Amino acid sequence: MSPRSSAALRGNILDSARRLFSERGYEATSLQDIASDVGCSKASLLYHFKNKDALLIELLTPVTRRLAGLLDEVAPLAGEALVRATVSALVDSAVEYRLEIRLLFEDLPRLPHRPELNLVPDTTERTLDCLTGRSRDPRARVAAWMVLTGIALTAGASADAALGDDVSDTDLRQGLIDAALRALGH
Amino acid sequence: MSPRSSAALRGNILDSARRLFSERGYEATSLQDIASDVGCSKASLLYHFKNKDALLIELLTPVTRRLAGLLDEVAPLAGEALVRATVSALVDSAVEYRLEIRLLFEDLPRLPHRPELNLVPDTTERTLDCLTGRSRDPRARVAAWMVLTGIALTAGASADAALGDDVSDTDLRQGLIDAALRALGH
DNA sequence: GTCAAATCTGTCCGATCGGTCAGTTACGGT
DNA sequence: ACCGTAACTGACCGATCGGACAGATTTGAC
Repeated sequence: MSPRSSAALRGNILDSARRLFSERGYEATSLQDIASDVGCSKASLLYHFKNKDALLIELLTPVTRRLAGLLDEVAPLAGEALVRATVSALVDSAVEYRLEIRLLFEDLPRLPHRPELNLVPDTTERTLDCLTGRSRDPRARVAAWMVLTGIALTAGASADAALGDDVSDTDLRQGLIDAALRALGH
Repeated sequence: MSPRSSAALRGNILDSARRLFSERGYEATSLQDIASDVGCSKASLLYHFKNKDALLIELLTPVTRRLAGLLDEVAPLAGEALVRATVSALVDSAVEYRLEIRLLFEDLPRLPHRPELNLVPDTTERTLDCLTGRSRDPRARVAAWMVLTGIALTAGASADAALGDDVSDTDLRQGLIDAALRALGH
């Protein structure tokens, strides 16, 4: 067998897992699917990652850290400045981490409780607060939820061209920011 | 065994399947899960529905018909009237069919091709057209996609109280309509 | 009551799931 | 050349998957 460097194979596994998880869903993707895609054995895959969950967690950690950092950055702001900064940073994160965002919003909530990723619901709650400008009005929260999920899913959908391949990243980014700010009343 | 009427059991199976599919995802829900929830055997379940796919299709047919009908109703309209009517009807459908909408937008696109449900992508495309007021501008399409997925996911999330249980259906409905219209520039 | 049809279930099937493990191969330091 | 260790794999495990099927049970028409 052609031996690659350990780090390279690890990276290839993560790339395949990210793509397949995002396309078919976490539960619907088997370890064998990933191994076949990467060109190694399932046992080799489990040599680099102790189980399937570890693979998912390693994929999601960067984006959850980024989202948490985002919240810290906008924390001192208030009013319209808060909303604008949150939307802008959120869209940037969503476009950069399209595939992972999809896992975060579509797969994770439907998985049986994962104690290692409990930061997510709290992050979601704090993000909603920022999007409403710290309002507690129910309809403002509904609007914020629509914006949040809409951004996440639209960025995710753009990955597999469901949106149409004529949409550039610039249009995606600016279209999302503008629509989100309008939806939130700015 | 306590024999219920055939129609009643069929209905109970559909109810359980709708709830479990929506909560855990279609692939992650087994026929045994549904049978246990309903209180019958897996074999009995397969007596009423020829396979797992048939269950999903029967759950989705009403909402896809409704969405198709919605499009026919607004077809003669144009401009702002078109957008307003589409958003209003879309939100109503999403709130009424919360659970099914979730399957439609989260599970179906990630399933291997289902020829029986090919009407869906076309319906999505036509809905996007209505939401943009028949515009082909890429950023308008992005906004429409954000609104469409946002409405679907927000209505779906409200089913398992992820949004917070203090949001009434009225707030949900009106909050979605207002936010969507603002996002679309009205 | 009788009997055919409808309803229901226990049991089995092959496939695949995530995961383990013993053993093989290749690599780097000495 | 040698050897410890890291990298890798085939074979296997118990569990569970969607589904098939023969037979038991219940029902309704007569």
